Amino acid sequence: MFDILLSDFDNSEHPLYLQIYKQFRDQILNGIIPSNTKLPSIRALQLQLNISKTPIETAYQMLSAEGFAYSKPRSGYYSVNMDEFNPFKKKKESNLLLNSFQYSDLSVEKKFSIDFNPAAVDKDMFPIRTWKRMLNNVLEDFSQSIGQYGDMLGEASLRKALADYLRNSRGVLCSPKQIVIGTGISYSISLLTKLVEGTNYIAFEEPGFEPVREQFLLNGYKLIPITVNRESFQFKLLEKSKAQMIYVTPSHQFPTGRVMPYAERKYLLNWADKQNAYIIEDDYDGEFRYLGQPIPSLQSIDQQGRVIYIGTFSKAFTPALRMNYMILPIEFMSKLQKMKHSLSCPSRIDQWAMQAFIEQGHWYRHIRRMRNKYKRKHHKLIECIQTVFEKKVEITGHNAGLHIQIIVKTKLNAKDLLKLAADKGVRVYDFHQMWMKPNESGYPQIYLGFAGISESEMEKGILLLKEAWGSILYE
Amino acid sequence: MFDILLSDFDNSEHPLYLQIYKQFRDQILNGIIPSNTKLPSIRALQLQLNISKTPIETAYQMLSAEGFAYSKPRSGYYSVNMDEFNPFKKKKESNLLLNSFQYSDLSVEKKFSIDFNPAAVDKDMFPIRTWKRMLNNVLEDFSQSIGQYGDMLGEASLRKALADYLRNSRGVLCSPKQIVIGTGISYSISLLTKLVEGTNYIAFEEPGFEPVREQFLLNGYKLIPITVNRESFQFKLLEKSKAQMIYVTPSHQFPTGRVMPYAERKYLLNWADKQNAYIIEDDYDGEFRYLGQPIPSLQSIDQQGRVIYIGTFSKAFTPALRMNYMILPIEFMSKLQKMKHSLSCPSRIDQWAMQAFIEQGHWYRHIRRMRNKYKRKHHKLIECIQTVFEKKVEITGHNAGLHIQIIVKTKLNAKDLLKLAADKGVRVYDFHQMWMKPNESGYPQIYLGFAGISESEMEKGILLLKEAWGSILYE
DNA sequence: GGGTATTTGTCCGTATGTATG
DNA sequence: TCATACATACGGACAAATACC
Repeated sequence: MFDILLSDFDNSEHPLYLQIYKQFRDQILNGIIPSNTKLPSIRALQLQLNISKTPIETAYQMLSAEGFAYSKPRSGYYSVNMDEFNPFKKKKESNLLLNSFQYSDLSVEKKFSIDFNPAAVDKDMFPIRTWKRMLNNVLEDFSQSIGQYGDMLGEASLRKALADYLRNSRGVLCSPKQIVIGTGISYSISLLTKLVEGTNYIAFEEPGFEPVREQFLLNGYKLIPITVNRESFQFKLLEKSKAQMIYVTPSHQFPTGRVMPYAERKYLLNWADKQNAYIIEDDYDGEFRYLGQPIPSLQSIDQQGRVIYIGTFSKAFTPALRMNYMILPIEFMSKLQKMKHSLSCPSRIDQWAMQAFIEQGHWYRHIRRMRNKYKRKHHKLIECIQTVFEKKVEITGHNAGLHIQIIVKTKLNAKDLLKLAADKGVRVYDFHQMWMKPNESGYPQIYLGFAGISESEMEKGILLLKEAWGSILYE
Repeated sequence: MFDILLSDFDNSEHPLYLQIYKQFRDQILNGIIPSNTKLPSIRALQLQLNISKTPIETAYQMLSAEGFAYSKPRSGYYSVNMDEFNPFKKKKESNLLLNSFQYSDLSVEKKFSIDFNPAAVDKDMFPIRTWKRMLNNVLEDFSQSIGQYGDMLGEASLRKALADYLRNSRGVLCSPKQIVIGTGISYSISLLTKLVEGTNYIAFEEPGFEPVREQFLLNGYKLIPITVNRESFQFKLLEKSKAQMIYVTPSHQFPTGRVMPYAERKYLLNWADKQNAYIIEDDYDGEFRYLGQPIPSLQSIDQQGRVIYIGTFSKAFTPALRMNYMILPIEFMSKLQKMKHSLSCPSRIDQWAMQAFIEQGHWYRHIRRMRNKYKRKHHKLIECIQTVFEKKVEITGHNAGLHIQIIVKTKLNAKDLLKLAADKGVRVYDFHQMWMKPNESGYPQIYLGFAGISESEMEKGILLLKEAWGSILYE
């Protein structure tokens, strides 16, 4: 009955046990061997095939482990029931897809010779040497802990180092307990929506940071747009609304660049206090102010624990690391502890390295270097634009941050301007996606990030922009 | 009126502009300077203080940027209204909290001298030297990209390397496009719930992996428990249910260790096909089978694109890296592309390093080394238990994976057993949290992970367990 | 129906060519 | 280069299940 095994046998290079395994598996799958049929005993097969028992034994064990057969000890191996199956066809599309795979990033980035990307940072400033040293050291020093999952809220030692840094340098008072290390703003927001109960309305800056807005939508929130422009923040809209939470970027509103005045900060805190609402303070580029000290953050003024503060390493260090942190009011801690197992946070190795980086004072020094560098770039960019465009564009929102907003005096719209710039190989941004309801009135607003490009590129870029737009500008 | 400025001035080391800024700010905040009052002109102050214009100008700009004052061009600077405020008090609790902060992980772990933690992996096997080399190399080679956010679905090059590896070694056919790199199973599940529309019922193994269950609950899903025991998987429950999705761990069911037979796999796929349902295949320790080849994964048998495959680097490499991946059916890709900006994924640096690690063949070799090491440990543990306990405990679910289940023949319950073991300094696990409805009938089931401890610790641990439990065991 | 011989799965020590470090 | 480890294959020992008398 099982003579079939003697066919295409032995002349291949495949190990015996695999050949045996496969032949039985296929025959069971194809119904050639009916269900619950006793397979030849190991020794019977041994004689028939004239080999040792071991390959047969191994094959049978595999069949059994994988559910094609079962063993009755001291009785025999039996096939299992799998009549209707007809498996092991290969999928069609896969190979096609493999070939058509696009290396999406590269192909897009290549098209522009100069990219005023507001999300990029200065690659030459990244402290490769120091960071390498940190990584190498922690891999040695923490090798005992590398086999285990760490605290899902973030390594205790990093949270401690961060709390110290925030207290000393940013005036933010918090316990390491309140800090949650995360993998990015989206992660933090997503986590937040799980922590806050019964809040379904979120007030959101208009325009505002779209990825965060999307995250709230994805988590079932309804948005209440609060208009932000150069002069004001529409509190009226907030008061009238059902919002129990608001997302703001006070230190440098994204994208307009507006700095929220102290009075408005106090107002917001009062509102949150009265309504028992929460304020999410996204201090994404709070490290970068070019005029004196940073403004006191909402978190540091807050007395009532209504502020959730979010900071990041993406701007001051590198976005490649994807590490950020969130400071939560104490009342969240117990709930957070309960759900800590369903969190995910960055590599422990990176966290240890960052801890060492901060503790050894590198972080503090790095920030100072970055601030100076960006201050120069910032100044240079504004100077460039003013020299080249004179009064034909207006620069706004430039007290801080890593990008500026310009208002271009033309009758064209932002999209047209982008296209003209792209034709010259320059990428600038209109951030239309930051608006819930795009507002086309007035002159178009264009955004330029200056962190990611060099001063010479910047100069070239602005000159190219002048070429691109020169003829369509008003005086 | 503003002579106050002349007080405590000049004898400090603080920069002039900050001293000026602070004095005005405080006076405005405290109401000493009423609202809408004209501040001294820049030149007037210059004369009064006998310094240059610059510090005063800077201070005024800061005050203006931060909303303490506003400028009327060609008229002067004016204070703003902020009567009622009394800020800059420090919060009370913070310092207390700082001191009481517990280094939670360490304090817990210290209590046990031997920990059969199923989540740990062998720390000595981590290829420190090679990984260092990878990190150092990519920090040099990719330094041009370090200033930018990468693809939020994961670096294209890593996804390519992974697809190649999966095809060659695991029989999993997929395009790099379908792969999403993530920061852990919770992240992947959370992402998944956002991708799948209209699915509110999820069938879940009972017992099953609790963190994932929690993640579904957090995302608003209702659970349908599907009982799993040594013999069977209760498909009847599945058929009757409204489930449109099911989460399974076929290669080594968590926690029972059961390997899902081929027939059941086909059944599941048929069910999913008929119901248009999705199967989430969590192949968390699929690399570790100790008998021949791995069983074909659901993903590789599936013809209809109903399987979502999730794999991880946490078991075979290190949980400290927190990197995993998910293979999605093609139909999800367009939706995924749309929400890619609200994702978060692991450090690009780690992704590049992992790509190099795979491409240079280290990954393949590493897996083999790990498999062998764990095979030996696995064998050793089972041998130990059998020698020490003879027939008093029964070992089940041990064809694969990094932990085993034992059934202890006693009238005590699992909790008691854990406590007795803990008294001897040994940590074992009852995984009660893996059950939705704890089932106390029958002998208690205890789980031992063997990946994280050495063979000698293992031996000691089992002997200590014998001491702890010896007197309460049945024959 | 009970004893005995045989069959059978299981476990183990060993040999050999090859790959790894 | 060489020692080692590993995958694969071999055959013996054992004890439980089965068949036979």
